[in-house]
Amino acid sequence: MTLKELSKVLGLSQTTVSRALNGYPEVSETTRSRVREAAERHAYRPNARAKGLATGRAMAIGHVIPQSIRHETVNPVFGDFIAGAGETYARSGYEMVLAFIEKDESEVYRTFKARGSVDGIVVHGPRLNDPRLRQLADIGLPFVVHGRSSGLDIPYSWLDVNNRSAFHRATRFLLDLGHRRIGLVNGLEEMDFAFRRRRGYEQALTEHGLPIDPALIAADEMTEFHGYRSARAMLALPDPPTAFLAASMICTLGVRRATDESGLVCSRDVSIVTFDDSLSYLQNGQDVPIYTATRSSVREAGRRTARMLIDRIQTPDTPHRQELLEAQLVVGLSTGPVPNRQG
Amino acid sequence: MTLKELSKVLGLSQTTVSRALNGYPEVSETTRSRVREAAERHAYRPNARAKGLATGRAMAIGHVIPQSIRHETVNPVFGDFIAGAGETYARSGYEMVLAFIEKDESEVYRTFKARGSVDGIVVHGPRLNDPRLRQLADIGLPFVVHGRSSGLDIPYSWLDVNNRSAFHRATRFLLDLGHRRIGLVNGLEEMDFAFRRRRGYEQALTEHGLPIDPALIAADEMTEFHGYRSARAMLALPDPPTAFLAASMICTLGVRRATDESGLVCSRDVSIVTFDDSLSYLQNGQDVPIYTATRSSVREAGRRTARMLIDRIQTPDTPHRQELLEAQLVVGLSTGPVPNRQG
DNA sequence: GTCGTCGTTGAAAGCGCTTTGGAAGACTGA
DNA sequence: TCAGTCTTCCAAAGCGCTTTCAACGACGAC
Repeated sequence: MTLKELSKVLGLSQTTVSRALNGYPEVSETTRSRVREAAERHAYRPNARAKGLATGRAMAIGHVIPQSIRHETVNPVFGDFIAGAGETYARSGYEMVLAFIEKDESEVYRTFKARGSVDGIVVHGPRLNDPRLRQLADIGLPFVVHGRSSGLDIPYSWLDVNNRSAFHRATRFLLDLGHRRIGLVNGLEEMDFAFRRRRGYEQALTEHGLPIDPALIAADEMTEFHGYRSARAMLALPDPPTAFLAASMICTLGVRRATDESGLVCSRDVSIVTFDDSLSYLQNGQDVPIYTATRSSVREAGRRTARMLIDRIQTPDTPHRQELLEAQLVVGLSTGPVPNRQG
Repeated sequence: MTLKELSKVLGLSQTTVSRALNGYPEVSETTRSRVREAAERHAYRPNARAKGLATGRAMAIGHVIPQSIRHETVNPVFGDFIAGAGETYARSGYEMVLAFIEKDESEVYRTFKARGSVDGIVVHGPRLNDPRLRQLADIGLPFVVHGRSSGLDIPYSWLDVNNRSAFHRATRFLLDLGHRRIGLVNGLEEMDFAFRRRRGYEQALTEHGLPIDPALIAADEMTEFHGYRSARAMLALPDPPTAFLAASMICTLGVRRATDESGLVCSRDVSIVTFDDSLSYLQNGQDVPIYTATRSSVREAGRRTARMLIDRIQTPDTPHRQELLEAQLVVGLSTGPVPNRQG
């Protein structure tokens, strides 16, 4: 059922039918409802490609997922993020197109733009001084970044968790409990979020007059194994940490495996604080949090990022917007005062 | 840069340029290379919508993700699956469009079909006698199912892991170690894969002449908490299990948390076997598997499912294809002979 | 009665591509 | 020389929609 057929059925012109369905005012209410009713009855759906060709808008938004540097790791938070974004898109009539790529990301952007497949892009996993953002700005494709890019001086829209303050708070929390040797199991520090988290951690230590020990900082892709290996290595140090700060629930599972293996009891012998993205399949306890955590829902971030991008697409000339979400500190069962080693 | 402009630059007609770029034979090699070179130089990319409108093909494939019944759980394996599928799409020039939906899935199918947004669909999470498959067949949209739907008698293409045999093997493995009380921490049994897994488990028990104890079977969404709660409940039974069979790594983490809490040492006091989807961010150990597992890469499944669908779209009249992947049993550190309770 | 205005509808152009149905030129063989 | 092939190219229609421009009737004002 096409517009043409539908208009023939109704004895109207395509123009009028199109106007009636798209809510233009120059159409009488009686014909409009007649048209609406007929469209409903014949299950008419405008062809997306034809509409896109005519309007110049794709009604689609692209998410470009780089195959990560090593291990072809699919970020476990990614599923929740796009689920949130997807909710917003669905409500606004947008489709979500995903591109998994291996090599040249800017090539994909250029192609998206030239082929007109999408109206805008969500940028994932920004790095320090990320070249992609400048490329996107040059290409002229609207975009919003999930995260930020330190060291980049062009204006752009972003939504980020305050990673620095989250890790600052978490570290201070451990310091207040008396911990002085705190292991940081971080993500790859070329990633902006990991860089900021480390800054928060270091800032808290410095404020307490404590030195920064490189042996207590491990950065890698946030897998379970990274958590395990890093924690185990730190626990083998002559002066091992009494607490760990982990960058994700997945990492934390590895840290926990290492501490368990060492026969340490969590919260008594060793404290663990994690960053919790509120993943739907990996909740931090039902009522009482298992782990003390700085928490921020990545799904909600997806919802809001999508909203920002749609707004940008619809009103491109408004100034760039930024949204900084504060993570919430929830105290769980994984932390306790520093153990008395001499005791 | 449009076809029109490019053809003007070259002093050729749109027809010839189009043919040259799309590899039609009626064009001399000299003009073809001239055209190719110019297209490259001007970074010409055909407009996807216009092309789609003219050809009737969208060069896009839809993945419809139902917001799960409860907890709005995003299946953690989903990310790896679509990453695999995405690889295949990228190589074949297809785009991937995702739809997250809350309510009527068949409505989305109909809309996809009517609007022509996609050429085919991958169906996720099939249930027993799933009505969606019949709907899709009626609508006439090519599709391939990741999984199967027991009790459905129409022909369709699918790719599935042999869940029954995987759990049959895993159960038998535990039985061979002397375990007689084996807890099954399953997914929701309205899901076809969970149903089949249970069948494999029960079949192995029955073959050994053992009864099936409903108290040792728990089915729910495959979260960490499900694993924890179910295992804890089973361990509190008068005659607790000496082994667990868990439906995913995520569940297993919960099971492990419960056994740890009970002071049980894994593989000595209690054995755990899991189903391992080879998730990139949650690997089952680096060299030696931590958990004994039946393993099958969901990413590889994504790659192959995508391939099947593309083939189906390109040659719709071929008979339906089915692909049954056998999971591999890997023996890890989480299993051992049944403990001697009296000892 | 005429004119301008308002409210409502339509014809047709155009979005950027593919593809049908020729057509021009080059080349054969008689 | 000419009819009959190929080879190589093109004009134009068409995909299904939006949107510009124009038209038409009704109406009130003069």
